[in-house]
Amino acid sequence: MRDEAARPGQRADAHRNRERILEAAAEVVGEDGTQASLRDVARKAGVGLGTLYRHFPTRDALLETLLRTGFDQLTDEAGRLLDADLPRDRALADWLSAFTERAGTFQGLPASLMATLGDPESALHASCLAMREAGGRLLRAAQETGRIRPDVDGTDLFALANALSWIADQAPSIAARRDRLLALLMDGLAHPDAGRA
Amino acid sequence: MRDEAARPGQRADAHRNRERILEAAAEVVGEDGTQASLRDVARKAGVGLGTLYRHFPTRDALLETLLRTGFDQLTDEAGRLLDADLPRDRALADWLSAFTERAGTFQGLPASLMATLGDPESALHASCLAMREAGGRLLRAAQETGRIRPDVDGTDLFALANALSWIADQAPSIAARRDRLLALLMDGLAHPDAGRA
DNA sequence: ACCTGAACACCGTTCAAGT
DNA sequence: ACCTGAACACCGTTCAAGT
Repeated sequence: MRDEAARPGQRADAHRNRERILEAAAEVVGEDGTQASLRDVARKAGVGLGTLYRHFPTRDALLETLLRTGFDQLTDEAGRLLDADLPRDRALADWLSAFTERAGTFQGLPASLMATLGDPESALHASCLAMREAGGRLLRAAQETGRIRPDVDGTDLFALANALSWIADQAPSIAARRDRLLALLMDGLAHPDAGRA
Repeated sequence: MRDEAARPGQRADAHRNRERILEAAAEVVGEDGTQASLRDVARKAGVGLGTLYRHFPTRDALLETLLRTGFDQLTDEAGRLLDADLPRDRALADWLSAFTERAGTFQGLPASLMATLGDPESALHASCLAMREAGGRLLRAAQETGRIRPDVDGTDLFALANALSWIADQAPSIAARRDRLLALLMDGLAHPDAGRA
């Protein structure tokens, strides 16, 4: 599915190894989370440990390739919601729901996202920042309607969204309450003076 | 300060080692968080690794001794606030503030607290549950005044409090916004029909 | 070019040997 | 009764040796 075309000048075996590593990583990270053993990934890929490091010099580089498609979709989704014929606060709530759902796909992902935001050297930094900015634009649009409190910014929003994703991942009993906690968060974001049903 | 009295029948050197381990643990966990290396703790305590395990058979057993005093204070504080001459939602907000402050003392503590809640075998389980119940009682009292929404329970509250503590720990820039995010959380907890200033 | 796996410096946990 | 540290099975990361 991903990166099917070989890179120009890349040897066929190298390209195949790269694909194998990514497939194995999807499995292992899916089971053990973003802190999964890289040795396990190499083993499952049937590849030497050095080969894994050659293709992905850091853990974040591997995660970035694994996650970029999903991140880009979320960034695009924010743009679509911004242009959609939808109440602005509704659009914001929809995006937060999509974000927390995706951030919950891998255990440990919210922590990785927050860590990466503070580390410009991380391979995940750029796409993570793009997501925060996209969410920030949705937030500001909603604030302009007066239905969302003006004293929060994109950093707050991204932090809260990750906090919600994190807590849902800590216990199944909490995961079942995710939507309700998200609604509670939206109420907290609502402007004090805005009328509520 | 802690456990100064020797236990009956305990050898003097054993008691001294236990104290040394706890002092070292306070330092090391303070620096590296709840996932700190136990080897580091033993080294700093000037004690063999087996001695550490003899006194504290699990990581949670060590953390429990390190944290119990603080946990008990929070549980007691909830009782005091329940009896205080204070608006119920004010009392709840005060307790949440105290909780998040303490949960932020050690990096990784919110995750340990949530994990421990789902593991009855953990040495931290009982005192953690007691804290959640104490917070739950404060919550119900506030709900009875009609100023706090009725569709949340102690589990929600504890989860949200830990989520807030967690996110504040992920970046210094977020830690600086903790009080504002707590206020936002309180707004989310407020009853939709309750008048707000 | 690329791959491999040994090597190094760490973990957590257990347990035989000491006092 | 208690303490010690070697032993075992793991990590992440690097790099000499191979093809």
